Amino acid sequence: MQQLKYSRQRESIKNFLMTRKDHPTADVVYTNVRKEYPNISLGTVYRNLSLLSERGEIMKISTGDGPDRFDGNPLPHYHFICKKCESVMDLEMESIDEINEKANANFNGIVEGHMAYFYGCCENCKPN
Amino acid sequence: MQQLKYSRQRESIKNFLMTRKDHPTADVVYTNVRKEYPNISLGTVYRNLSLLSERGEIMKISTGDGPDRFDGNPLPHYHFICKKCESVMDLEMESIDEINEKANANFNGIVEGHMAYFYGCCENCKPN
DNA sequence: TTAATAATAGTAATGATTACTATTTTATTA
DNA sequence: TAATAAAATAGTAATCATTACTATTATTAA
Repeated sequence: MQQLKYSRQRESIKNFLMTRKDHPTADVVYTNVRKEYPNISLGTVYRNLSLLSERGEIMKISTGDGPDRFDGNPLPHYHFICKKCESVMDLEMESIDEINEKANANFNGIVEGHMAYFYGCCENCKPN
Repeated sequence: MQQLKYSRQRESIKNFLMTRKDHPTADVVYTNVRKEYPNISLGTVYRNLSLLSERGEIMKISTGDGPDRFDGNPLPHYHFICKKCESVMDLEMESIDEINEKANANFNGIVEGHMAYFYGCCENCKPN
């Protein structure tokens, strides 16, 4: 890995992400960081989001539908995606790491981990 | 949902998918179905793959990295993605549906299901 | 058989993301 | 502090996967 140099733009991107609980897309990060750095380019946003998630400082969430989203909290946790409003939110739940062992049981390779998210209907979209 | 009309192209796409265990991309489906229908267009392949997966006849696999893949077997099962060779393979494992309850436990919305895949090193890429 | 409508081929457009490059910032060292 | 090296940037172009558009063709129902 090449050595890292400080950049104000990267710091601003990370700070912005940490203020948000809604896991914004790169584009939303871009429009917001532009308030502080009007000349920042979308490429810089993407490059830094990739860089930060590779280094484990933020988390990238691929929903399999629509653009990637980013979470300023890199600690392991799961996400819920509402099928109606498409919002993405954090779940507080006990560990499900035992599913790795289940996956490994009849498998000849090596299962190192998993990717998972949950979907359904969020509180706001729920009919009363 | 609008009414469905038979098409030879759709049948060929589905037949091709059922002969494969490697979960090909739309592009791979395209190049193969073209052997039978040289004039088929990529748009037709995409449209039918979407249509078939919406109707539950095939399964769409979003890897969050690279193009989507398709599985001719629509019955619920999980996939493993090799981080080295990027191949996608089926896993035979016991149910992990209990994770839905775990996700629901402290959640105010309604968890209807989950999406999950496993990753690591496949048998072929494993150092001996 | 005709009429309706769904599906197609071919092409253009879109959206998200990455690549390129000349310039500017940051960090190191004389 | 000034000079240098290296990394990051802005701005733009390019790429990739996928979807949209439209005139024509195929399928199905009457």
